[in-house]
Amino acid sequence: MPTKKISSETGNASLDLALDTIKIGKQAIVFVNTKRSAEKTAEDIFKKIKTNSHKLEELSNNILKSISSPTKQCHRLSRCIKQGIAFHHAGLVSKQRELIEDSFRYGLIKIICSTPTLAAGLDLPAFRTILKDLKRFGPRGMAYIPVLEYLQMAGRAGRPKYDKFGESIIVSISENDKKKLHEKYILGEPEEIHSKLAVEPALRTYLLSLIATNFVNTRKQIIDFFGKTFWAYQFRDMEKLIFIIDKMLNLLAEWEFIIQEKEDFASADKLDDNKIRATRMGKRVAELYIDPLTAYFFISCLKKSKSINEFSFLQMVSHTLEIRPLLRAGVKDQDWIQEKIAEFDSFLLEKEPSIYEHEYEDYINSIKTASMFYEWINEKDEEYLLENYNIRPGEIRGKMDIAYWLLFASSEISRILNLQNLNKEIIKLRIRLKHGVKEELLSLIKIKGIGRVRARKLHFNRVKDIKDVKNADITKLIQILGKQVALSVKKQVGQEVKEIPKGTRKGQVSLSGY
DNA sequence: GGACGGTGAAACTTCAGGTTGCCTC
DNA sequence: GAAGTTTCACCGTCC
Repeated sequence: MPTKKISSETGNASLDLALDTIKIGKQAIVFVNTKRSAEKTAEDIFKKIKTNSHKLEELSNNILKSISSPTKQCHRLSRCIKQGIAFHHAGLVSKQRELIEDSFRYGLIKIICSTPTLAAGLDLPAFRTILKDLKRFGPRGMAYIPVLEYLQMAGRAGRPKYDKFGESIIVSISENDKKKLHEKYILGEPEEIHSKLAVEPALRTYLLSLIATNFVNTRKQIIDFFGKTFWAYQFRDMEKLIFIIDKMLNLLAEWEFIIQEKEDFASADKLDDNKIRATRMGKRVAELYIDPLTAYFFISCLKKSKSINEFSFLQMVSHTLEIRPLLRAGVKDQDWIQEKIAEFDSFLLEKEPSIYEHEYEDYINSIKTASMFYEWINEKDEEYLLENYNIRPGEIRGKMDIAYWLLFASSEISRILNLQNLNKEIIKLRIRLKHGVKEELLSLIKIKGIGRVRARKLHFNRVKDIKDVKNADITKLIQILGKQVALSVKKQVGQEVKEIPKGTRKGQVSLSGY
């Protein structure tokens, strides 16, 4: 096999490879196994480079501007970007990711240190991919990643338009390691693909939606349908498959999402032809596309609710399969989480399980996750959440999106259950969650161009609702919001300002003292 | 003698990501 | 499993 030597400048193979890539005028993606490692590797590389680029400077500023209150992470990224190096993982907000991906395509950014976020889906080729870690922490400790994933990452190397070939390099730590990696990944076969239907949450979700859309209406049709899927093809054992389908049907019936019209049990054939249809609730659950188990959980929580507050619903949506992975409660978290449980005891829709129960850990994690949401709707910023919950801006957005959707689902369920008062509260909470604001800012947030930061500024300056905005002097509004936004706000409340009074001071009123 | 600071070893902690889904001005 | 972080014992210095 031909070999190629690369000068060792740092004593660290990944760094040397990255620096060499820049030297030969190409680009590389370095794949690592943790977010922290992505950030550190990028920093290690940028410290070895000195470039001066106006464009990079500008990009670096835009990275910071992607978020209303930049976190430590954002500053770190913006420092790396100044030298044409970036890190990339799910903790970045989508705007930042976009900026990085685009400028890598233009060739402005030379190296991206990434977790597997960049491995699949995106068309982001580089001349070189440097695979630093092929082991990752999983349920059973550190384990080699699947060959399929390796192929995904390796496949990023080689840009059809620019290069005739690409290089994908695995970094090994010893001769022994090298042998092992070569055998497993270079010579090895990729794993078999498994049907996603094989897991119960997916199966019951699809089963319900097939029934709800009248695609299938009898047990026989259901079995016929699933018999033709990839799942059945792979599973082979049709009898066991029918057993699982029956189990799911019984569950859906028990939860009152479907009704099996039992006419005549005289023969098995007839049983097979009995009509199965979705109930009103079942139909809506199928439309909402949530796991029926989650829907059933929501129903039982909402039905038994007595006293409620925001935390009630936040904890409820934080304890679903959809929102996983939950924030993990560490040793240090245990005390304050217990205090939270005590504080919100009467509001919790789900009581604390015994410490010996299997579900205890999940429950504690759901409280931690709910607390994070709770802080968000009480206007704590991203930096605070990063420090106290170890959750990064991009992950906050991701979790928030799911919770927002789950809250919508629960408000719909409460509507069908005729629990109007709950429905009202959930809708309010949903808006608060979306914008991360206290209740008092709800009316201001309706104005286009006003988010949590500007709404708080307005409120601090005694502009507390639409009426106040109407009454407010344009000069004052400009001081608070800046000219463009102030004019747009006035326009939205039906007051077009043609002429701005002279002597309006430039700059904005700050929030100092708040 | 006691407060304080520095040091290094030991113990502890943490660890990827993605798909759909709903509504709406 | 490995890297980063916290804790803690230990020692020397200074007042």
